[in-house]
Amino acid sequence: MNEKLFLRNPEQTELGKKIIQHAIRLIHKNGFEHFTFKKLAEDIGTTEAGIYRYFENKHRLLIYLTAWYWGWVEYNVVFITNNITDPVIKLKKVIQLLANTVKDDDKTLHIDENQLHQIIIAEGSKAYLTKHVSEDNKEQLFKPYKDLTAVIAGFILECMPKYKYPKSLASSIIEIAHFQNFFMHNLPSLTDFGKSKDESKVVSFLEDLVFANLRKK
Amino acid sequence: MNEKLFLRNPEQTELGKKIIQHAIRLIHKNGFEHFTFKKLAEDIGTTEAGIYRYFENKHRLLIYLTAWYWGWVEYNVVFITNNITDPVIKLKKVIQLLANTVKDDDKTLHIDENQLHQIIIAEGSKAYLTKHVSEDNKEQLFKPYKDLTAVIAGFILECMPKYKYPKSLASSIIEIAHFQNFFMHNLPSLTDFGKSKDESKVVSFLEDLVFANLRKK
DNA sequence: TTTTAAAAGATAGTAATACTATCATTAAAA
DNA sequence: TTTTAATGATAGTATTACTATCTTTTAAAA
Repeated sequence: MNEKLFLRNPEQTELGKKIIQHAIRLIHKNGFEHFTFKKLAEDIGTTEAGIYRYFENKHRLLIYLTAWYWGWVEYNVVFITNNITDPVIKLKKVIQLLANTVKDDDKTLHIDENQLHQIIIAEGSKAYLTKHVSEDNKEQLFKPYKDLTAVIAGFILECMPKYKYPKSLASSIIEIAHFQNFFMHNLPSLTDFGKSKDESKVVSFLEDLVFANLRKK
Repeated sequence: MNEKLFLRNPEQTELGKKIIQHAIRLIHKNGFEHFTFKKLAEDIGTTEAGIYRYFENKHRLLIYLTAWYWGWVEYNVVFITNNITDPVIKLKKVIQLLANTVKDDDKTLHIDENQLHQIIIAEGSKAYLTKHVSEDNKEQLFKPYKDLTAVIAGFILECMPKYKYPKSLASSIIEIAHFQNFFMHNLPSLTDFGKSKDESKVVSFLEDLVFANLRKK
């Protein structure tokens, strides 16, 4: 993890892990807008000042969570596509991973990956939709997201070496997977899956979209 | 405009129009997070209480701006596709409209459509990315966005009557047009247009994506 | 022209938020 | 055993996000 994502590494202390654990719980429960360091401190049983020793402010904590999440997704992408040679199957696996509910990972006791996934869907874009996005970007805070996009763009180029928009298609796959999920659950008339609320239909939509594009070439 | 979008209709008074005009200016300049009713009141030369008579809070004001914007876009979509019969050309016109810089509309003196367009790109999704999205949706606050999606979904079905995901494709076109523009300017490595920063390439990417999909059927 | 009612202005006040600072205590490493 | 890093406890400030009330202006109905 990039050192600039925090003031003190939360992975290295008990309090740090509690901050992450309870931050995920509270943001998932009340939303990022109603999340404050005071409430977080009360939830943990520490003080506000204690949290500020780890993170400059709640926005930085959100960026940390998104960075952790995208790093974890990239790890999973590499893992599930590891011994697959067919790039089309690789891409399908990626789409399934991005658009499906996440199962809790036992390797990280303090992080509830399923809740974190839902947080990223509903709050993730707020990490970069700010006036200081360029400065944050210079500090490499969004590197895990960009790395994942690059990996997926690589798979797209393997499928279709002459395709002109691999990076844009990659970032679009990631974004569509998330906001179609959000729309399906919250603004259903913006999707074709509002009634069933079936995540596998988001997968079908994305596969259809991506492979129509690739096959054509 | 839906009555529930405001406490007092800003279009009907001088102060109301000034609130909209200066809100656009300030949000565009400082971003939604740093925008407060106090600063807005100072900018206009009125008091905070005056603003609260028009809008419950700044989030409602943002929803109002998005509703106005999507209503305006839908009006333009209907206008530019009015006497076109070929649905493919209609869809292309829509993509161009969504993905290109907006020219200021002389009909609304107090609204800078170009600035508003940039606000919607950077802040628009915050209008619905909240814990109270379902309640807001019940009050029909997102109707203009949903109506526009329905119009575009209609064009998609005209192109390809058997396509299974017209609404999801429509909302995806709208969203992609905006976040690819944002990425191009702020996180360029997530796109293939980072160097040129040429909006017409977003149009090409979207046309490519959509029509590969439609032609296939 | 007067009346009256709606809108705007002026001022005050509150609870919560987003911090910063300081000092004491505890735990672990040298 | 010393020292230093981490945590806890407490206090304080500027800003934000409101609510309330009262007065003045404006504009339309009587």
